Amino acid sequence: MRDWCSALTCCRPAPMLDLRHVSENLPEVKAALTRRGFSDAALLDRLGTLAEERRSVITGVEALRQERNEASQAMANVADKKSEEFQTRREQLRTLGDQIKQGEARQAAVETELEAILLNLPNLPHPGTPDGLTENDNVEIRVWGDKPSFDFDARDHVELGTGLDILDFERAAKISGSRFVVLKGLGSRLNRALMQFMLDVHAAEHGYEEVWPPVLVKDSAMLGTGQLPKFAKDAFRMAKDEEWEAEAGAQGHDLYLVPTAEVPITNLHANEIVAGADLPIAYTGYTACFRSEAGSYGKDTRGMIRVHQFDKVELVRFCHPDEGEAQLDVLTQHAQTILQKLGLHHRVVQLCAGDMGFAAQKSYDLEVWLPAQSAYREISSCSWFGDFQARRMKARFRPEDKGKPRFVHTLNGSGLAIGRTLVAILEQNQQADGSVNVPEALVPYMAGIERIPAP
RNA sequence: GGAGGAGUGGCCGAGCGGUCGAAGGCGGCGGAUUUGAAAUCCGUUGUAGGGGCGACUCUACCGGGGGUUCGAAUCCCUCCUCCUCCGCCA
Repeated sequence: MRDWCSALTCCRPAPMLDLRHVSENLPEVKAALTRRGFSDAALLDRLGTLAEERRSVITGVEALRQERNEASQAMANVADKKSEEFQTRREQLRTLGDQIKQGEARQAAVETELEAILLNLPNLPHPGTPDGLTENDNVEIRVWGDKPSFDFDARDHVELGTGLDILDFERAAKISGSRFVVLKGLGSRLNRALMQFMLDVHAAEHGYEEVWPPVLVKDSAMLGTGQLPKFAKDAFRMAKDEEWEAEAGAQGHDLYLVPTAEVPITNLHANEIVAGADLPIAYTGYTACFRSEAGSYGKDTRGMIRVHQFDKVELVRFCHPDEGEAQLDVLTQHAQTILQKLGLHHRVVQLCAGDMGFAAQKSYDLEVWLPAQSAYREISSCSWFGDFQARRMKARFRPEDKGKPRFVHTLNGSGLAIGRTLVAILEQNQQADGSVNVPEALVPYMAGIERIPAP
């Protein structure tokens, strides 16, 4: 609770799901949330009760305020402010003021509880999102390329990278602990080439505006995209030095290391009203990403598949509500283009309702083939959030035909996760002698180097 | 880190504790003029939450929060943000 309330006071976010929509369509909302495995019916009933109370409290308070306003007006027009009548009236109005304060306090309490509930409800799955609760229910949409075949036993990226002396897990552990990696030599170079390549393709060929955002963000930004309040444990937060703050009389914001560039880039338009004619807006940006991986103990402990710090190029789009679904296809294709240009075998799956992220209403994952694991692994997740994020961060547009501001729709996707792309290149392009071929598209970014040679 | 200054509607910018949702300008929209456009003139133009079938009406919002007061954009406290100068620093 305390984690995000300061954000509430500094950016005044609207609740995520529309209160009116939820409270007036409780059965439908319950059904939709059940589809993604959320089935706390009691919580939703509580929300309904609170919504009703909120309405009656507001009506009451506003009537009292109207009375006060009218009385104050009359007071202003009294010529003799010292008259006994004026003094008496003043006493009466003082009581009225106290009643208003009581009503306001009740309203605040009700709204605080409502907000807490709403902020913790996930987005409703889009009708186009298939049923299912786990990744086993995801739907394969299309497959690109063929599985590479080897006439030797395929090595995994750890063996390959260590052998080539381009990945160093032991020294990373010495410096930073488990789940970190040091890239060396051509490994570092390859990482840098991938970042450059991806940004170039998206900026020059796909029309995205390139941005380089901060990687430390306020809690209000994390709240806007949906990482907070529910998933605070997944992010790294800057330690606040209470002693120092007391001494300096300062009280800074909580700052979080971004788990994805989605957070700073999507929040670029928080609390803004953009011109409808400017939509769609598209940004691409690189950031390092930081994740605590709380709760994933024992999962992917080997190698750089799941690490605390990794690099990623992100795609973010803002669009008109009518275009959201089509924009998701566009964005997904943009991400897929990178894998195609790199010649990496992969597939596209649509996530079922239960496997989607908290804020998403429809998602596609790009899964790249890892021969050593003999499995497809997520390398990009492309999602359409409807107005879920926009509502939380108050990102709106003014329709071209005049009219009231409306919430934009937001989308994002990895374009791509650089670390996992590097893993896929090592594993899919490995040669019998342990060397690795550099994808043709990357050669210009590698100063002409076509192969990472075996030692 | 030290010393100052400032935060008002889409933007700029006025505003004696009551008649201020807030002058004026820009921008936007509608209209007049024009072959059309520019220019000019007239009008109009915030967001959100309640109530009413509805024309409509009420309430809140002048960076956030709190306080004083019958009454706060205006007074007090506090926090945040931005700017200027000095210092330090990649």
